[in-house]
Amino acid sequence: MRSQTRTIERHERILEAALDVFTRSGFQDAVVDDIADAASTSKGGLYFHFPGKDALFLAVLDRTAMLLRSRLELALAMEAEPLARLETTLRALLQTFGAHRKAARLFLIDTPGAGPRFHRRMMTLRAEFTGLIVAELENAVAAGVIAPVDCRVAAQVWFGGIHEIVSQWALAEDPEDLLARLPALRALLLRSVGTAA
Amino acid sequence: MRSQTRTIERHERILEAALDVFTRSGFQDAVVDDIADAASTSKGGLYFHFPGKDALFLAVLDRTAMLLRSRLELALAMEAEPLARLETTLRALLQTFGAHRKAARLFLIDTPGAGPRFHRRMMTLRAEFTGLIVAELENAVAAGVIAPVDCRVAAQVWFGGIHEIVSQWALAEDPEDLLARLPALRALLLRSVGTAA
Amino acid sequence: MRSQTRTIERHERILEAALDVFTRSGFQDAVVDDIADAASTSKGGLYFHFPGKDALFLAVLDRTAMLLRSRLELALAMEAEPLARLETTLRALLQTFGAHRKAARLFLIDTPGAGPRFHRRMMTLRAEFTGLIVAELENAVAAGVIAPVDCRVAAQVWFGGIHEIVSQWALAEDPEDLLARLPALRALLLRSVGTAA
Amino acid sequence: MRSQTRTIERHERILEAALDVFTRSGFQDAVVDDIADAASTSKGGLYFHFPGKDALFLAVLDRTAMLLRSRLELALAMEAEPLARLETTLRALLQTFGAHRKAARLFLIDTPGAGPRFHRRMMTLRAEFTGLIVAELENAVAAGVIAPVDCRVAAQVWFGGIHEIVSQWALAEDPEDLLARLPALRALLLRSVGTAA
DNA sequence: GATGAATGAGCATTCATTCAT
DNA sequence: AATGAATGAATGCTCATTCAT
Repeated sequence: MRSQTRTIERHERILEAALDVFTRSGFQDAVVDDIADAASTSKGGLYFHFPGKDALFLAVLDRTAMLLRSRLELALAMEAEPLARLETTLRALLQTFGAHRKAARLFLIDTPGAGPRFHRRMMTLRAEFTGLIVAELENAVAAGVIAPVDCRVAAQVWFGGIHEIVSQWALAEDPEDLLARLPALRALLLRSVGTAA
Repeated sequence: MRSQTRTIERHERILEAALDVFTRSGFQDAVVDDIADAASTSKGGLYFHFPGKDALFLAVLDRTAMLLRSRLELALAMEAEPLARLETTLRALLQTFGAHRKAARLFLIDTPGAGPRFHRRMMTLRAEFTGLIVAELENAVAAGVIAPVDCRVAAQVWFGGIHEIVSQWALAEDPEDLLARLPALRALLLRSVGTAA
Repeated sequence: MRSQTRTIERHERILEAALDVFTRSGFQDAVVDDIADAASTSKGGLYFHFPGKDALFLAVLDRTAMLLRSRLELALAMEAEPLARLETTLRALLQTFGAHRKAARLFLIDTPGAGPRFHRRMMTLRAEFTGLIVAELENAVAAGVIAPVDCRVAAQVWFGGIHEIVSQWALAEDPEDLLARLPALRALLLRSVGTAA
Repeated sequence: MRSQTRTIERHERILEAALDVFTRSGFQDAVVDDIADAASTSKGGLYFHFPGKDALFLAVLDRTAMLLRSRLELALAMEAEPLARLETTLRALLQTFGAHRKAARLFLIDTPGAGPRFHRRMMTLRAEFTGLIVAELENAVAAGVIAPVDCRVAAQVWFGGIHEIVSQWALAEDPEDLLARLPALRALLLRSVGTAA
């Protein structure tokens, strides 16, 4: 009941604090004590909720992936047109990352650097999102609205392009609006699969 | 001198060992002792050649960038045709990374994860290579062989696409030949800037 | 009352669980959580019944001593003959330890290792049991059935001999019956005080 | 050369300090920092010489066993007579422990309490010393100077008796001379194997 | 009486860096 | 130039104990 709620709140607060500290310092330089402080709890309290620093990082990572996933699903729910779905996927990714700079840093920058023992999970998550793009591309190919490209490679290029643009923005000292890059990026990517924007 | 030679050899051996250990364990988990061992020297010897772990990492990074740079220059030296130069740039990058998997890991995966204090240098290096692509793209636009695209964004997409493909390959357990991806990638990227391959 | 009963049961269950965990892990490595789990209660519940880990250990120790004491009293109740009482003491100790391996471990092995702050209590308990043996020996000396030995030292040798034999058995991976050692031990100890077995 | 010597000295100083701290606080309550301080070195220095607290404890234990062993060998070197060897064994043990109270505490009291993961080594060491006694007893039996007893059990009784007497002395607040117990103990133990002292 | 979330002092261990030899 | 012993600050994690519910 009440305690349920409080436990979940605490859980959530720790994840929030961890996202903050991890993206500020990187995984290795992030200190568990700092995360606990940022979550207004004690180190012991943190370890009650998460078995260790690694697990905490993975939990934050999964939570970030979940956020991204749900945003994408929400945005795509209203689109049926293959080309529109492709454009929506692109816009939704930029919008979501643009609204969650820390999530972007965690997902795109900190996770590779967290060390080899996180690579597998990172690969899995990337494969998941690349897979979404692959599906949309195949969809569009089947509908004949784009050229019959190698969807796997195309999706990697799309993801890579987004990755690079978002990364630069996430690391910039004084970042402008990420969505400002959308038109040029959309033109490039759509043209890359044989459609004039 | 003889000692000159020996010093340079030692210097080189340490860099080689560092590349090895850094890419195997990531920057943070790499232990200076291990690097010294791998270089068949002592910790003290290592510290004679490099002021510290950070500087050593940057030295390896610069050495890797130098390798990449020289390979690109070599490959481009023989090309005059704007479109050919673009294709060559692409092929040379895949070839070089394909022949130096550890360099690829270091450059694309380990450096972001090395921590925020390396981000600036990483940004600089990436800007350099993106800049090369920008130059080639502007060259091609000026020659009228590709569409008048936003070369900055286009270069980021090119770099991002390459980054993603090489990263996946560099992290794969059982990687096939990286150059196998070249045709599809070239088709995508050239089409993205308005040229049919 | 019903609750009375339940409380006592819980109390008992905790002591039983504590004996188990203490003898499995040693005092220091035994974790209060594990004891609570083994007793099918919560940590808070355990702390309702016992003020702390130290007190719990002492309670288990006292309970074990009590067991030993009562078994000895029971066995000796039927014996009047000094020599028979000595033999009975010996047999009763081996029988009791043999039937309660965990008690043996706790009493003879874990308690010394529980740390200096338990030494006093340990000494007291050992003195008590050595005292029982002293009494029987003096009894026998007075009756003239054994030689006029230094009963204090003799009791220590008796206790030490039993201690060693029981310890080895308690720590053995695959222990045989402890009583198998009785004849040889009895012969030795009786002869040590001047009586042919 | 010089550094060899200094390294060995440091090594030795750490072992000495560890013996001190372990016997003062018990294994678990002994703090590595304290040992380092007591050895006038740093924690890091300690860890350069020993891989961990466990290993350090075992090293101290082995060193103590070595001391005991060499004292016994020395004392027995001059004795040929089976009975004299038995008596010498007994006296040497009491003398050595009497002169090294900390060694006695470590060997007889702290080691059992150091936790189950040390039990095996402890058993091995005890078996070694019991084995020495067994050999002497068998020797004496063969020579016909003591009764044909079960030498294994007899040795355990001897070791146990010594153990008990030394333990009491090692734990006493104000211990008298351990050798004062020798005559009574010798009488008891010799009589236990069928010889009048 | 019981629960289990929370606390926080305590601790073993790591490791980049220094420096006497 | 090179060695490796020594340093000590830093940090992840444990766990006995408390207490609001």
